[in-house]
Amino acid sequence: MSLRQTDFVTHCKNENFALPKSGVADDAGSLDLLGTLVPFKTGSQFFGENDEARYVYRISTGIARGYHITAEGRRQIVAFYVPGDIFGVEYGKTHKMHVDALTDGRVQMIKRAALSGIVQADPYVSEQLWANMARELHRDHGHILRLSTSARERVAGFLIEMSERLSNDGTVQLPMSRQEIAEYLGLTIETVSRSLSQLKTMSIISTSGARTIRILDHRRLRQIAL
Amino acid sequence: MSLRQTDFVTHCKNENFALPKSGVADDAGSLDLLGTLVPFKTGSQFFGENDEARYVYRISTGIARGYHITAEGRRQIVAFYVPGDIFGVEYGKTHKMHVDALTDGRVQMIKRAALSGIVQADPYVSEQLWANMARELHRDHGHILRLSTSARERVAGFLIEMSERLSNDGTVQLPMSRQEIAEYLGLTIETVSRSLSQLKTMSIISTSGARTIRILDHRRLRQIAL
DNA sequence: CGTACCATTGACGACGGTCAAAAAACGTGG
DNA sequence: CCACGTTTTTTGACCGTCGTCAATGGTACG
Repeated sequence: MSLRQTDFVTHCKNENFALPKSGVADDAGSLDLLGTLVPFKTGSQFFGENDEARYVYRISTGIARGYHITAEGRRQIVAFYVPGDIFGVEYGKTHKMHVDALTDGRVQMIKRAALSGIVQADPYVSEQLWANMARELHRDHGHILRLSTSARERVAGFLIEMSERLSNDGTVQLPMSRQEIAEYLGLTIETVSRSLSQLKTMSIISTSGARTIRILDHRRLRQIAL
Repeated sequence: MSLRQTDFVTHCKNENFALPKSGVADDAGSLDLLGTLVPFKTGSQFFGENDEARYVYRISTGIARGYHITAEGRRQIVAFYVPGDIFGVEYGKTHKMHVDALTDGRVQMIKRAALSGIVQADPYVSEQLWANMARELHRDHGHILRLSTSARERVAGFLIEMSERLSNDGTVQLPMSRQEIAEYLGLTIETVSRSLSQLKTMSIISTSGARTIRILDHRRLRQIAL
């Protein structure tokens, strides 16, 4: 249970996080153009619980995970963030969860204080932000649905979600370990492993190394995931 | 598995859903003043999956439930909405879930088309809406955490959540049946019942009728919920 | 090539789902 | 207000799934 402790701030403290120009997006009205693009490394932390919520983040490249630590010390991953995803929007002064990087990548950082101004100035950006929040809410609901099914259904659903979110062809390069899958699905690594083995036996998937998974039978996998 | 089928629209089709005056909140800048206050009855449906998303709703009085129906026909309740809660914000043209009423009550209905204008005109309202979305996201995370714990922990956590959200003193008047609690917690009614019985045996709660629950030992209940 | 970490497989037990029945709560009409 | 019937909740017995503990096998990296 040793958390990676590299602090994200150490990677980018010399950067200028201010918005380009006057703090308002140009008339292209795209989220792509907002904020500064900051590189990050595997294991670096974007923020932790109770940290002051100064920025909103949008992944440009790479993968991150968002998680909570329970009172007993169990870690529950609530979301994996892939390029295009936004995280760090809060309702209070502080962040309510931890987010750190699973891979190297780059992230847009938008000052929270500037956000309301941007939203007012640009309805299109506002729309995109709203949509993103609603989409995340919907994904969480999918996660909730998945968490009240059997282990095999969860793993099958997980594979489908990952293949949709970060695969081009039928092969998925998982950026996370079995431990992290287990923490996301509310299972143990043994059960995750067993479920994957079952899917292999059924010829629904095949693997080359633990992290490269090929989906052989999308139809049956979807049938199991329900 | 008989869903209540009363259509919300039948209750209010003669109402005027337009915003007061010019569609912009007055300078008090409060969500309370937006939209029309519409009464609803137990079992009436606000909207279903795939319905066109025309309004955003804010509960004034009463309780609602939001849920999904899985491919196999299982119903998963993802949220209970209490006074002050907002629901119906979407990222596409249609709603992604069902919401209907557990009790009689009243709801503010705000035209979706008018929302972006309101948000632009009034930063305070904008702020409130953002905060509400973020809060719901955070509640969903709590739900996700809860769904990967034991049955007794889930039920204990549920009681705490409900007592916080809709109780004044130590007594909780549950607006939902065991079936609905089970669908929320991803358990069966038998397991919910057994868990409640255990808590009674431990003198942590007491009941008078199935829906009136008194929390005798908040400390120990919280300890179990973790 | 060796070592350390990660993943897989096995054995076993506890927790929660299923099926079934009893008990309690609730609504209705006398 | 009480008696009745229906629905909801509780309790019981049994079994399957998943968590736990342990050992083996595989992979990546020095």
